[in-house]
Amino acid sequence: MRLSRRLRQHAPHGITPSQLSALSTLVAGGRITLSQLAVAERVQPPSITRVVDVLVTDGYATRTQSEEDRRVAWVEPTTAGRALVETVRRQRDAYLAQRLRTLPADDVATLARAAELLEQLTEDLP
Amino acid sequence: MRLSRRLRQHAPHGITPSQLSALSTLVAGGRITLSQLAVAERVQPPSITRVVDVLVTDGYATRTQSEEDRRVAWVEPTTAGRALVETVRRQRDAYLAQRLRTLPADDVATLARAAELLEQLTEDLP
DNA sequence: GGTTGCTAATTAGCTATGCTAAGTGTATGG
DNA sequence: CCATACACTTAGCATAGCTAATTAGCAACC
Repeated sequence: MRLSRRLRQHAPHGITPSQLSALSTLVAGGRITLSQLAVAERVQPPSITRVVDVLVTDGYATRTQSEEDRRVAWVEPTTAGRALVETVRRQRDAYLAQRLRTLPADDVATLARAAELLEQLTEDLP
Repeated sequence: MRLSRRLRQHAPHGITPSQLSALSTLVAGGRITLSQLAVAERVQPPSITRVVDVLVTDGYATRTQSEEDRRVAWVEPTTAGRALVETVRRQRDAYLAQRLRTLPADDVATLARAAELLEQLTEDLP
């Protein structure tokens, strides 16, 4: 809890953490359905509906009804959306680099390896 | 965001993550003031007031007005509060142990070291 | 070919958790 | 003794999640 609060304090302006997370997934994945996005974000469908609403309103993504199955909605990042993710990533890299510069190289390596391990652990159930 | 959502899904029943975090701090620290608790939890005073309200209502903590300075409120965990933290810690240990059992020992060591490093990094400003 | 059931997404409304601004009561220093 | 500072609370707002119920479209089965 304390760590996540600290990280949130460095959130970028103009976009909330949830929106940025969803947008990043979009940019990484290209065109995906709302359901797929909900699964990727580990969130229930109503939650992703609301997040995508904002992204579309703000011009960072588009929502298109599927041709084959008209229940399905495709979501896709716009150019502005891709640019925003890129910008934020650059800023975050700069911030992280500044913090990590104070650490010895092997500590940085430890953190990198730990990030991989956590990613793996959270992917498997339960 | 995704990692914190995943972790929240394993939250214990009957107490929310914020409440548990505050209660753990209480159990670790013994009797502290509301202000101190707010600082420890990296939260503004109004937020901690509300969390402590719930803890007191649920019988996990007591709030006592200070004798020396009547502006100050001391908060202290009850026996039930200490027991709850202990129970949750046990469950969490069991869950973590189960997950970590699948990893080689040096990976576990990496995670332990990374936890230390992150703790340190988040303690310093900004 | 119509009912029946499943699926995708949305709507409605709730909870939790943070915040700022303003209010209340208590200490304290000039 | 009064003004200022301090600890906490109250009030109200925003974000972000959830479940339950609804709408709309697809599929499948007599």
